[in-house]
Amino acid sequence: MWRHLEEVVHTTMGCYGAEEIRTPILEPTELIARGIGALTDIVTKEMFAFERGSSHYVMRPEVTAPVMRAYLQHNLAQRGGTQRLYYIGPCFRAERPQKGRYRQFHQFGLEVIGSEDARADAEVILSLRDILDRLGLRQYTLRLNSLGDEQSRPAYKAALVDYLTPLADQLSDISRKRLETNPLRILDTKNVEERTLLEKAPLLSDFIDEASRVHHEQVKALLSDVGIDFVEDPFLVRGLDYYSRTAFEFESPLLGAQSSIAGGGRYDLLSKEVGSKQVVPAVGFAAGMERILLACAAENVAQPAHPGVDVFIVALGDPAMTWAFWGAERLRQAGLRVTFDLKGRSMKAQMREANRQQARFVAIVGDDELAAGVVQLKEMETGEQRAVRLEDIPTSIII
RNA sequence: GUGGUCGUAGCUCAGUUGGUUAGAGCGCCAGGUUGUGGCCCUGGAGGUCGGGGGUUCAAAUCCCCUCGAUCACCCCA
Repeated sequence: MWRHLEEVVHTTMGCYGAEEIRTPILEPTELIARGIGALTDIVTKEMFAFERGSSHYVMRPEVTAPVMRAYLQHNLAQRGGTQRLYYIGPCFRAERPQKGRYRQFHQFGLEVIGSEDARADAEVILSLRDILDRLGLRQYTLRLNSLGDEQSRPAYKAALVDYLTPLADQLSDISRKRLETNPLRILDTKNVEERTLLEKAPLLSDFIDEASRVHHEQVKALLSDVGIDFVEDPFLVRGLDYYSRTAFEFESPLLGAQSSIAGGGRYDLLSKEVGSKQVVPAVGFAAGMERILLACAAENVAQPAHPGVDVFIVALGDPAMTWAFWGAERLRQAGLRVTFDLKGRSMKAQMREANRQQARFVAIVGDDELAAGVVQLKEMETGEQRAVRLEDIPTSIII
C-alpha cells in the first residue's frame, strides 16, 4: 500500500509537470525556526534538535521551508517561469505519539513557487484532490478560507481579542491563556459553549483587503469550474504567521482527533523570513502519508493485491536442490519472479510454501527430471501439469 | 509536558477471592499421502506472564518503581 501511494503521488505530480526535489533531513535550526516564526516553544518542545560544536540542527519537522531555502540557495528562479516542486519523505516531530501522529512520519507535498496567480492556488488544491481520488478515498472534506494580506490578520486578531476579552470568564482555562498567547487558535475550540460564543465573533472575512478578496473569489470560481466541493470555513486559521490569502485543509471524519490528512495555503511571506531580499510568492500543500493510509484503511479502500511469484521451484534431492539455484537464476534473467525453498524440506512442505507465496506455477525437479532435462510444470490454480524444458518455461507460462 | 487505558505464545486474547506442570483460536512445524499445495484429521514446538524490587508458605494476579504501547490534552508546521 505504501508503494501504491508513492506511485500515485509520483504519477499525479508528473501530470502536473512537477519535479521531485529532495532536501536534507537535517537542517539548521535557524532555517526551521525562522520559517515557522521563531516560536521557541515549538523548537524546544516539538522538534528533535541538537547541537554540534557551535552549530544547531534539527531533524526537519516539515519540508516547505527547506524547499524554499533550496529554491533561493540554488536560485531556481533563474530557470524561468514558475517552479512546481514536489517532495516525498520522512519528517520528525518530538511529540507524544497518538492516532495518526508519530515521531517519524512521512509527508509529500507540492510547492508552486514564483506565482501569485489564483490559478496556482487552485491547481495546488486540485492536484491534491486528484491524488486522494486516485487512491479511492471518498470520505473527505475540503475546508477553505482566505487569510488576507499581512495587515489583515493582525487587525482581525485585535478585533477578536477585543470581542473575547469581556467574555473571558466564560472561556475555558486553556482558551483564556490562548487569548494572550495565540488568540486565533481559540477558533479551533471543540468546546460547545465556546462555539456558541464564537458565533457572534467578528469574522476574518470582514477584515481582509480588497485584493485578497478578489483573489479568493477567483480561487473559488476555479475550484467550482473543475467540480471540487469545498466548505468555506471562516474559522480556518493557520497557526503560523507566514501564511497569507489562501488556506485550506482536507480532513477525514474517520481519524479521531487527528482528522487533518493534508493542508496548505499561500505563503508569500516565507521567502523573506528565510533570507530572500524580495518577496517570492508561493503556494503549496503538505499531506501526511500515515493518515492517508489510515483513512484508506478506515474506508476499506481496495488495496492492490500483493502479486505472488511466477514460479516456485520444488526440488527433490540434493542434485535437484543445487540445480534449483541456477535454474531459478535462468528464469529470473528472463524477467520472471522465481523462488524456491531454502531449507531442504519435504516436498509437501515445499508445495505448501509455494501455495503460501501464491505461486502461479510450480516447477518440480527430481532425479528423473534432471536426467530428462525437463521440469514438471504445474499450474497451481488448475492443477494441470506437464513436462517442460527449462528454456521453454517462460513461453509456457505466458499463455 | 499533563491525564486515561493497556502490556500473558509469532498474532488476537482468556486466566475465577493470590493456590499444582499458565490456556484457547489463528499462525508455524511434522505426520496422515515413501514425488504433489489449498480443505480435513492427528500430533508437536513455542511463553524470563514488559523489566526491577517488595509483601506472602505461595504472585500473571497485591504494592512500589521503571520501560513501552495506545488514546486524548498541550501543540499543530
